[in-house]
Amino acid sequence: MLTDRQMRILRLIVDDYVRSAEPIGSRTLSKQMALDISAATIRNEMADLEELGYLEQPHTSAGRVPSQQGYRYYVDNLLPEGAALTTDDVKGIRSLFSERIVEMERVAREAAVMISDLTRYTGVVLGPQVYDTTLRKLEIVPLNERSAVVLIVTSSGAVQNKTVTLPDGISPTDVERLFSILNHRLVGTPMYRIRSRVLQEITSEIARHVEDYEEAMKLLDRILPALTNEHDARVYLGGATNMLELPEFRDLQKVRAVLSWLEQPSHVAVALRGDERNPEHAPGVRLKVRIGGENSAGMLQNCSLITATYAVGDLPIGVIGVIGPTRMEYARVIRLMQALSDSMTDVFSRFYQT
Amino acid sequence: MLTDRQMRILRLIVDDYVRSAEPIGSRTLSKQMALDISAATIRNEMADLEELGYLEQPHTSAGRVPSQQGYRYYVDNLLPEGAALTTDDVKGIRSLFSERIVEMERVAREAAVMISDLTRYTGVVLGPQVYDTTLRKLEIVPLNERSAVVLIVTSSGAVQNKTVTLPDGISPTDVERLFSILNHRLVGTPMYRIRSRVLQEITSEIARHVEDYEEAMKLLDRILPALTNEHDARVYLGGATNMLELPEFRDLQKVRAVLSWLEQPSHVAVALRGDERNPEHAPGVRLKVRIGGENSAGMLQNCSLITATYAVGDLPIGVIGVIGPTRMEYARVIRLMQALSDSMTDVFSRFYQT
DNA sequence: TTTAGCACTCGGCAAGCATGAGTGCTAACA
DNA sequence: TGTTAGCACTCATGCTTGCCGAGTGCTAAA
Repeated sequence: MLTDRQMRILRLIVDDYVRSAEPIGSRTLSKQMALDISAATIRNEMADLEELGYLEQPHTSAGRVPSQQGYRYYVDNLLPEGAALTTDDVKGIRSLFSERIVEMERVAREAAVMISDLTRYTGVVLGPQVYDTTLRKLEIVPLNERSAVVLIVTSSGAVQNKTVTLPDGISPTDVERLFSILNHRLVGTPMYRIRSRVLQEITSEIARHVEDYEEAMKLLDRILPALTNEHDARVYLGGATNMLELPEFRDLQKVRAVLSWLEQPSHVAVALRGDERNPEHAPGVRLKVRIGGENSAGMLQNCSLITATYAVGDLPIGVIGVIGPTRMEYARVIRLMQALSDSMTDVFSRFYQT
Repeated sequence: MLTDRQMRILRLIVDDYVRSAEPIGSRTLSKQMALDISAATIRNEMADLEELGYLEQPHTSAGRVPSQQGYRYYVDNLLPEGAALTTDDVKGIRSLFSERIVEMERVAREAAVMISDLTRYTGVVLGPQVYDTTLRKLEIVPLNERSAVVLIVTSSGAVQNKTVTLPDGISPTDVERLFSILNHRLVGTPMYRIRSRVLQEITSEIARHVEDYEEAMKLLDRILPALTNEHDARVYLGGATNMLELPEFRDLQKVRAVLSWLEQPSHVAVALRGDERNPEHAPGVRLKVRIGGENSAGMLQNCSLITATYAVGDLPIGVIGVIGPTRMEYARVIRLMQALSDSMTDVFSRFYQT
């Protein structure tokens, strides 16, 4: 248990270090500290805090720097409570939804850029992905004799399109019939059940209604993956180069490690989703702060990741996040993410909830 | 006019510098040079080449480095002719099209990554954009009482979707009628003519057939931008972090400049499209090499950009490109881009040409 | 418990120095 | 006239050295 004074000192060190990125010495601290304690006393307290694991020294005779545990304590216990968002921040968030056309995908993409603009860190968004949406409409639009576009619309308003080659022998009427059957039988089916329903119930019906069963099944085979493929994770980045401005990444090696990690959407997706089986992922927890080594991704040892889910109604459909140095403006960023995720949830729920 | 020997020397310098990234001295060159000329002679030739503007010295008493003009001469006159692509390269290109489902958008995205993998530079692709495609299908799928998804399919197989808010008072029947009219009258119309046709010819027909003209027009107003908006340029990047491996970008400032330039799709799109009014953009010219300062973008002063268009039939629909240092493996990259653009054109033409 | 004083530590920076690759010039050579 | 060898000179690079200053831990006094 930390004493009151230790908490005050820890908070000051974190705040100062976040601002300056330089180790804080006892002397400096004693000067700028409101309450008057001498440098020597602070030295003693600092030594204690270090022993407890909240601070560390880059090397002897440098100032102290918060340790991972120190940041954790700060986030859990020392965050300044009040202090709402600035009006600029609020304006930024509002501007995301100013248009008449609210398209999830686009909001997600722009949210990433907005996060990076407002925080000067890297914004990261996992596009909306609705696991138990249902099929709303299935459509095929022929392009020429050999190919066609298949459109899949889900109840959440997500649209997928796939270009397919038509089997050589198939007749337009059969294509039409096939899709009419599929629509008739599958609309309203949850996406994840489509594959089994097709295989179990629908093939026989197809056999009854189309002329050339062989060819129809060939076509079905080609569109089935598109239908059941969970929409691959779309990851949107914003301001990845902001990393380059940070003093902790003055080293080219580190920059490269982080940037090429960011370049792989699958990496980012995994990090954003987090371990969903994790106890910390209790239901109702929307916001997560993972500091340094708490991240499973090795590349993020020196980074903190703050994520928040956004939802339609009660159903989380995606994740927004910020990647920055462990030396992050936690208070502000947390509030920002909270506000943004709330806004997105709000708007999406209004538009898409059935 | 360069003498034969000068050309040989220039070629050797470029080749060597591309490999080593270090200024070439006369001594080094005379050793590795097949034909036996002494260092002193080479020094004289180099001095001449420098005077002519093909070489430059980073500082007195360093070796020589090709100048922009030197690279230009190399690309125009000294490219080794034969030397086909390696089998690995060919395999890479093939793998792009291995799947049954050939979706332009996806091929474009993956092409960017592939270019970067094969070249170790940065791959850059401008997604397919077909200016004089025609409308193939217009569809609206309601999501709930308040919103719907509008699908737009063009003759090239590109699909756009926009989520719209339905005007409050509109009846489902009116929506259906509106779309039936639009489809009936607009399918087959070139995209760029849609706006004018709607305004000139179709509003009157709508007035005749729907019950609530006011509301129908409100809805039409909302979808019209989506229809006529030229599909905004989609830019795909691959291997942007490859830049970090290059010795010319050991300086953080330069890295930042280039990477944040790359982060702005609009910048990249402009560079890729190039000045289409440029004399160099003669019809039939598919491949362009822009070296250093030949790029209009200031950020690319130290870079070379090699672009090639891909097409459906004779109609160019997009651009692939490589951004690398001026010290680029021109021969290989040029062949690669040529091969890739040919393949893409080939496959797309087979699938999408009407 | 707090404070002042003191010796000690260590990173960072600048100056000085040696090294070596490379040049231009001149003079001799084929 | 073109080619080569030799020589003095230049300059980036890397290493060593020494100094500075911020900061610490410890001890002794308040």
